[in-house]
Amino acid sequence: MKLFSETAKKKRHRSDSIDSLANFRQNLPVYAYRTELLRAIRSPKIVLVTASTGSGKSTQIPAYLIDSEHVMAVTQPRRVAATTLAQRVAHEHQGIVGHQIGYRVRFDDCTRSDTQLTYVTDGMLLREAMVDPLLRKYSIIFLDEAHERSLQTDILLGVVQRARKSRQQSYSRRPLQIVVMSATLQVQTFEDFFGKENVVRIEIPGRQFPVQMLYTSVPAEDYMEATLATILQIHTHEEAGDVLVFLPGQEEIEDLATLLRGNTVSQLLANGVLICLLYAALPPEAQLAAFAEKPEGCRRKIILATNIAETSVTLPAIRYVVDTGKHKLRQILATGMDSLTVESVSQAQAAQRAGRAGRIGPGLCFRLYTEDAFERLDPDSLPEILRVGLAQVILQLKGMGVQDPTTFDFVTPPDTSSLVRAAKLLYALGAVNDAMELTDYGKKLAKLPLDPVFGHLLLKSAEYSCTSEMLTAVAVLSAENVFYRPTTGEVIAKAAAAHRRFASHEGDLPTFLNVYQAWEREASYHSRVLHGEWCQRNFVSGRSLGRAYHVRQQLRSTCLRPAEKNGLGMDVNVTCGKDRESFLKCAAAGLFLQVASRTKAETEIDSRGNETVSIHPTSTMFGRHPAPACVVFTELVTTKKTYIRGVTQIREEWLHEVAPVFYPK
DNA sequence: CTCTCCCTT
Repeated sequence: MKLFSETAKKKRHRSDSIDSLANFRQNLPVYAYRTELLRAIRSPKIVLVTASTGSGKSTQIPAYLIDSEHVMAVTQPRRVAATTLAQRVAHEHQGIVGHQIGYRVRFDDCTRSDTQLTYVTDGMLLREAMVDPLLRKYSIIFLDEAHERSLQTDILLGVVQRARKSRQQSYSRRPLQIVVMSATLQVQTFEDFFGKENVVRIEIPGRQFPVQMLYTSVPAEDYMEATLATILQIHTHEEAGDVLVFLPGQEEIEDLATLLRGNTVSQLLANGVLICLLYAALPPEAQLAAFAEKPEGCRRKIILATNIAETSVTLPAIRYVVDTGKHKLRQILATGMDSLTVESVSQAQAAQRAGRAGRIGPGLCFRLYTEDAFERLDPDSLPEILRVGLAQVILQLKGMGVQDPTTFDFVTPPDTSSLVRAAKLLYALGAVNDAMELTDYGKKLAKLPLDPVFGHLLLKSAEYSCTSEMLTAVAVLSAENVFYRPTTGEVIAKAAAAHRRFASHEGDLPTFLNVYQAWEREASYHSRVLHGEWCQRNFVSGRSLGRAYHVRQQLRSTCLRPAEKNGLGMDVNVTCGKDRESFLKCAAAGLFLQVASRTKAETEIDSRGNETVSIHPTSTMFGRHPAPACVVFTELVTTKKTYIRGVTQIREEWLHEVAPVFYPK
């Protein structure tokens, strides 16, 4: 099978030689726009900078204003971007990161009181806005990667706009300048948001090598088969160069890897081909191969990746991209149900994927769909704010003094039904009163960097004397992917056996406690290296548990800090010890809105909306006969079936005791 | 009989 009749136009551009640092900076596309940029930033108008990859916008533009009177923040959607950009800019200015130029991300503050330019995550700046909604510390805020339309960036756009207007109204205050940096496609959205008369647009060309697009002539019926055929075609007909393949998820990646390593195919590929896998849940040591130099004798690397390779990580030396045009998308449906399904990507996303082939030289992108199909794709991806539950966002906004979220200036306003659903949840938790005003309890919840339901679970622990245990449970829940589950090979059984040793018959929350406590014991007895071995042997993610550890420390300190110092003044060491019933009752009290009970079929479970759901196969409660009579769960999501995850057994009669308003009688 | 990715003083 050969899907692509056209082959590469054999033309090679010479890549740039390495310049000195000063030359390097002056040769960046953005340098030619220096004067224009500075004039725009000093003007009273908001600046919209559009530039694609390789222009140097994120490192250079803020740095042009270093040594001025300005105090600046540059926001990034991802932690790694914030930290590495700060390090690079500090280096380019012969400085040490954390002095004049620094970064601030969760768990890691690398700034001083006199830091002039701080790279931050958008979430971090949002937290700062909860303390000071006018963001008085800053005179310029750069919102980078705004075209990604992440939830946090979108909210921040409204928050900085609000701060700017409010500071304009008072002459005594320093004005706030806003610079939005985005890829070209979304610029109209931002111009509409701020108003055409209020903005200056500056367009900077990127510096990317050309990428030639190839489409299939007929629609590929099976994208797995099409992917396999295309990889073989590239390997046999195209010259040297690494291949990056975009697939929807772990399952497809591992299946394809098995096919590629299979006898027939590996003979076709011949020797010297290295298959690398790349998805977020893959252990770091298994991810390394994708980033490392090719080993001796290896002629071509084929990387099978999820959309992690779209924006989150940069892979060196990619010359060929194979795009299935598919990704997994999580979204809330009109019914309020969460779904996670394979969907087509947008044109903007397809362009981003193709661009990964043009970083070192001219590239080729094999799209496993017709050009016609491409034209029919949505131009832009759906902004995250339209796809997720908004309870936490509404809580944050109320914490900033936005009483009525419908009056908030959203870049794209969410549906009223979505706002209503979030408001109902906050009301049920007691975070807002009948007038939809934040209650004292709501103010407490807003202090916790957690989903309000998990915050509620944690705060309830004081009543059930299990705060130490709940701190651990919500920390592990926030970390995700604690158990590593390979999907192919003989390790499946090994992993399952290892996981079984942590399993509690009471359900997933107690199981999380078991694995965290075992890991922590190991950490105090052994060196880091042994600790890593312990994780590998038990198929648990050291990375996730490490994250859970940091989250737990942070939550613990917020809970411990007295109320007058913006904390919650709780006794964080209170523990239920061997008394599991207190812990399970607390789970019931915290998750009282997420209850399911056994139906007559005895294998399936009926959730509160009288809808039949199944226990997710990753749950320790999966496959129990008979199914538990009554459970609470942390997550409800539809894939091929509707599943509940984070399942914990409770007694139905507890419900009246723990949530009498909702379970009268 | 199986979840894409990211983030929070």
